[in-house]
Amino acid sequence: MSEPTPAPPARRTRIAAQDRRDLILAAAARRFAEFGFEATTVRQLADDVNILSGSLYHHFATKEDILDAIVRQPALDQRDRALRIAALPVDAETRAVTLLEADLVAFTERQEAYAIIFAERKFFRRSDQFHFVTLARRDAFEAWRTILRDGAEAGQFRADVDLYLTISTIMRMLNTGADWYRNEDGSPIDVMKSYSLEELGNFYKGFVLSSIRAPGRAGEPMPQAAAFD
Amino acid sequence: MSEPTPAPPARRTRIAAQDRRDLILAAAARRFAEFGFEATTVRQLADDVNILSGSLYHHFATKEDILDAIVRQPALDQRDRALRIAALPVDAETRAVTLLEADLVAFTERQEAYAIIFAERKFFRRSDQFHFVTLARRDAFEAWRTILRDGAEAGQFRADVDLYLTISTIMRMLNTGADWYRNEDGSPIDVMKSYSLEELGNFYKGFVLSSIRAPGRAGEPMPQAAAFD
DNA sequence: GTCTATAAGTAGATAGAC
DNA sequence: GTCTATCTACTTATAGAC
Repeated sequence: MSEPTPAPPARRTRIAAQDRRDLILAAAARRFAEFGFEATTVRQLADDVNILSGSLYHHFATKEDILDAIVRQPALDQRDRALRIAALPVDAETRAVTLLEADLVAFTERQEAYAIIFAERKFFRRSDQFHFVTLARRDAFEAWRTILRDGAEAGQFRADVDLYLTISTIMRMLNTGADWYRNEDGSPIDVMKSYSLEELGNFYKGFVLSSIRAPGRAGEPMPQAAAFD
Repeated sequence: MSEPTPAPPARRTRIAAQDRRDLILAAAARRFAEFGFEATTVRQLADDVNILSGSLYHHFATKEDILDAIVRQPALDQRDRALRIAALPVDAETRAVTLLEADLVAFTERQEAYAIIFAERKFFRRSDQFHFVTLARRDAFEAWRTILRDGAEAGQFRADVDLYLTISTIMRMLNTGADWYRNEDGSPIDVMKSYSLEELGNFYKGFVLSSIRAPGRAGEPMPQAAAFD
């Protein structure tokens, strides 16, 4: 006769693979964003989640695969956002405001991933595995170009807007701004002022629109962002 | 009797310490700007100037000392420029345009050093040896604050300009812009358009002034930069 | 799923010959 | 002023016990 079924052993210290994997990703995102991908060691990541460095390779085959898991979806999301918003059947200024706001929200909500995507862009550019990041950023750039060109043709924006300078400036402003927003960029303030996402959005929208709007349109109200998904 | 003074031996392969030191600094500036300080190895620097890594330590005591020699003067120069221009006895808008143009020229002429200063700012912030860089950037920020505050009080700039957001945005825009200007930031253009320094200056001045000028001043001519040294 | 143990390579830096 | 040779520490990654 068999014994009565024993109570399941206490497994308080046993952590499921998926949980551990998520913990590793969270630790890696934090360190990659703060110190950079190459400056971070797998031992540090293992220490962060209280395992030894060798055990980390049960969850990921390489250090690059950890980075891949962090940046892939956000990079593709950035491209998709830009393409979909650029194709909306609304006027160009509304699309510009919508895209700016959508990016700002995404950059803030997934600040670490997007800080990494921006900071490691030179690394991505010379990597085959991460070529998709460069391509996604390129598509986002082209979506902005569509919007600005449409706005200039429709008379909403100045006809002499330099597309390349303007877009690269906007993208760098938003990317580095999101990094600053949650990292407090060592900036020279005595009292750390805290901004709401809405304040930030209004600031950036005003900054951009004031420089690209056609003469005489300065006083017009800022358009509401459109729904895009 | 002594021999006639011999002709000095041919020393074509002998390189003076100062020359070698300069070559090392040039190679290091290039690599630090392109790949980052921590991602660059002393062996790479030695290879670049055709010596072995051990010989590099005849010229510099540590890898950090190489970085120090590259960024110290540019960082101090940035602070001095900002402080002197902020104190000029001219109106605030002229000072803003002067400082913007002076920084843009410096960032372009010493692009590698300033790209390093910006890209490694988190490294500098946790280093005692490089604390002076953080302090210099802080002083430059305060100089901008003086200028913008003066302009708002004089009615040249909008009264509701958010000083912190505006200054941090301007500084990030100029810093990353200088990096892009000579590095072609992997940007998504088919035909690489080349900008003159004057075109860049006019773009950035317009971008900034259009967003901070008091309502109704949009059409006024852009002031000429003042002399400051 | 994590451990122990370690391989194979590279990092920054040093000592002393020439 | 550069080389040879090397040290110590640390890197990513692997093999196999538990």
